[in-house]
Amino acid sequence: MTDPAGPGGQAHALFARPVKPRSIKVHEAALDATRALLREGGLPAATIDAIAARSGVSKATLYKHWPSRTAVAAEAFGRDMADAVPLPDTGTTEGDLLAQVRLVSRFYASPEGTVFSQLLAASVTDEGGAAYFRAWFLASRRAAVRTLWERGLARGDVRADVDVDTATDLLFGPLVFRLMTGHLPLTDDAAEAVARAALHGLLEE
Amino acid sequence: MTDPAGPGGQAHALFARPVKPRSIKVHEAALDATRALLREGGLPAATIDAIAARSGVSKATLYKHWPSRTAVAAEAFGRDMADAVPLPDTGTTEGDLLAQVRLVSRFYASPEGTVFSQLLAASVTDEGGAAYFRAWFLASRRAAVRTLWERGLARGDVRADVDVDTATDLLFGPLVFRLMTGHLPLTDDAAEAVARAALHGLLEE
Amino acid sequence: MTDPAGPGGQAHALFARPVKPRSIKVHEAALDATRALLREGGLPAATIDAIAARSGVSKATLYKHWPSRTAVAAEAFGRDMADAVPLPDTGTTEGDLLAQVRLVSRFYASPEGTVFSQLLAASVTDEGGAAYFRAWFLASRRAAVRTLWERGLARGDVRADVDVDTATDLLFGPLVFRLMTGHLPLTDDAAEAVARAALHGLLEE
Amino acid sequence: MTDPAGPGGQAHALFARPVKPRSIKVHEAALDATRALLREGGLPAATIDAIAARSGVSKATLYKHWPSRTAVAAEAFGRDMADAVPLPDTGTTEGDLLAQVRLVSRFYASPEGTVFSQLLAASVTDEGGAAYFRAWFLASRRAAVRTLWERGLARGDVRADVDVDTATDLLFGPLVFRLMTGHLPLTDDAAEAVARAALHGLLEE
DNA sequence: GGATAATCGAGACGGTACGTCCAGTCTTTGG
DNA sequence: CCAAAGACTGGACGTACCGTCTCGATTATCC
Repeated sequence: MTDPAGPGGQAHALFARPVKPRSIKVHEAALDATRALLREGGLPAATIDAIAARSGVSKATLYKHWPSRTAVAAEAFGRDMADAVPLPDTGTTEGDLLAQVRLVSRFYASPEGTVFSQLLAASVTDEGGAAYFRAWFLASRRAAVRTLWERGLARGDVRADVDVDTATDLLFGPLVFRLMTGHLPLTDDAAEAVARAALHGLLEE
Repeated sequence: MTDPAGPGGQAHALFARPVKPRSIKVHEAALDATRALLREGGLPAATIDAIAARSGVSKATLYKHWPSRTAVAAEAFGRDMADAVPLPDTGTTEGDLLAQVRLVSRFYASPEGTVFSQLLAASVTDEGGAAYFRAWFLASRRAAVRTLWERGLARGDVRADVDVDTATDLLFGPLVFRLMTGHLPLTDDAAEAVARAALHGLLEE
Repeated sequence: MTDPAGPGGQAHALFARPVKPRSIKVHEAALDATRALLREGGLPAATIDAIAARSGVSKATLYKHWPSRTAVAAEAFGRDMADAVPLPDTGTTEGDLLAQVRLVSRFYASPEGTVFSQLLAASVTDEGGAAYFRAWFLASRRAAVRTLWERGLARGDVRADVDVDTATDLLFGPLVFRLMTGHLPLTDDAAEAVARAALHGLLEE
Repeated sequence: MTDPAGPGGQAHALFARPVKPRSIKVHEAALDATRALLREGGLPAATIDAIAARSGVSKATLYKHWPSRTAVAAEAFGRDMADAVPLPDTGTTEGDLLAQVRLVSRFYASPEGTVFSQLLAASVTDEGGAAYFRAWFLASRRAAVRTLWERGLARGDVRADVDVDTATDLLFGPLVFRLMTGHLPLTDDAAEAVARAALHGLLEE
């Protein structure tokens, strides 16, 4: 109930038994409805009642499959976005990372980015939902960056003494910061400025 | 009513007339109560009803002074934190920035950091509150970094082609990212790793 | 403050001093605004705030002139209706009383009748307002009937052993009953049936 | 939701399905609490919040069962009064009607009569509540008079050309009028005077 | 003719109740 | 036996209006 397995695994309730076809149908129906609601009105529209009404899955059943409404939304959103941002391959490490930052920035600036920020916000006060969000969305994103990073490491282009997590946070944290606070817009130029600064450092050498 | 003035100014209602003492008393009482509630139970505890009950200020009046509960909390929090993080002065630009990142990281990791993340989360779905949060909290924080940054510029230590906003986001965005998602802890070591990476860049020179 | 003088006298506050012209202006302005509000939205529209806003008379002043909003409305309504129903003179006592009942029935069925019922309803939980309603509206209506009744007495047409109050209540109480409960419509036919029954009695002679 | 069924039927929500015991329990609990509140402080005491607090039924549920607080109170009051006024049987039609008027007058003069007037007043500005009041209280009272009236008709004691509704309004309208306006007291003598006048007519024969 | 004191407009304020919304739990019934 | 249906509690929301209050500005009579 509290251990989301993520894309590579299985959602918690599914292990209880050797796969009940009805459970799967129900699970998918709920996610489909949630996806639609997220598209139409963002996270605020994806209330438990709305999901139940639209999917035909009862509220009680929803709570058997997920710990909270945020969790449902996180899983639905994560699936939707699974392959939304393809890995860039520009030939150079710097180009790849720059391209990735630009893509993610555009994603954040899109309607889906709004949902992303709403889910991130909801995760703050809903640890159960946060776990699902990490498992179904963030993990795959970080994995993508890890691939790029390791490609750069193999080429000797990036500092070997920098952790991949640190690198990821440095490249995308600033975008998230802007997205959440709204103090500055998420333009391509801004994304590029941030990426360049991250890649080359803030200090004069 | 919708234009939070921030620390340097006055909250909206106070301009209407040549200062109504009652308004000021009420305003302060509400903020005091809110501060206490935030300390005790974080943002979730600072409901409008609770603020009204504890402060003796009626709900209707609260809504005349602020557009939403997030806004009250943001102003209360901003005042509380006004001078919580003193500017470091280590003698070197790198030392100052490193120290500042470490201080902010510790702040985020503290109970106040939790409130910060809750306010940031609430800002996502409450534009009125977000304005207050920016005006009463974020602005002063960014101003502090700006001071350090300009000090570094004067010394010729930092890249002149990097915007101060970009620099700020790069240094603190990663911390915010970790705070919000909880995917990684906010330790001193992590803060230092992020800061060093930001200062020296991710790429091999 | 609690003793409405009625049409023949003066409202309470006016006695305090040898007539302040401003008081009179204020009084009239409030009543004018209230009349307009009653016409537009009935008693529910005549809130103290609305009266104050429309008349330019402050709320505090309103409460110096009247004990409650119902009282203001009652006085405004009473003045408006002062000469709305002229005394019939058909030549016969029965004709006069029948005509009067018909006129009053039509009045109750009109928009003003709605306001009447609202005032009557408000009087139930507002004794201060009730006094004004009786003084400024009901009294003059009862006086009119008294005139007819005494005319009938002089002619020897009506039972001398029946009190004028009893007669008044008998003729108009049924109409008020219908107006308040809405269980039956207030048509001319119904009014006539009631009046005839009242005049000739329910029992076979 | 808007069609009160009255004593002979069932409140709206109960038809949805073949009897939900929970609904019934909740319904009764709300009515019990309301009855108690009415007894203690009349209609003003029977606020939705108070009913919810005392009965343990949540406000949301109350609004699912009744359209307004007046409706709850009307149903509670109607049940309470269901058999409060037994039908008189004096042997003569005139005696029965006189007795009934006297009983009703005493009822109006009692604390319950105050509640009655408050409900009637509330019905004026609350059509939803009015329907409940008519269905749960007024209807049964009118039915009682109808019985007496028909008894009189069978005996040939009462005018056959007078409608039972007209007769009812004529006998009780005056009492209601006095109750609502308070211009005259509701004594036994007054009741008798009114009843005699109604039975024998106002005009000299 | 200026001082004195009531009177007023403006509107902030506490208080009470409203009616609504949603989360999450629990009960009943049908397949 | 599981799931749909949906009733239910609990708690917060934001609004409306009441009647009281404080504040200055404005008279208008009296000295």
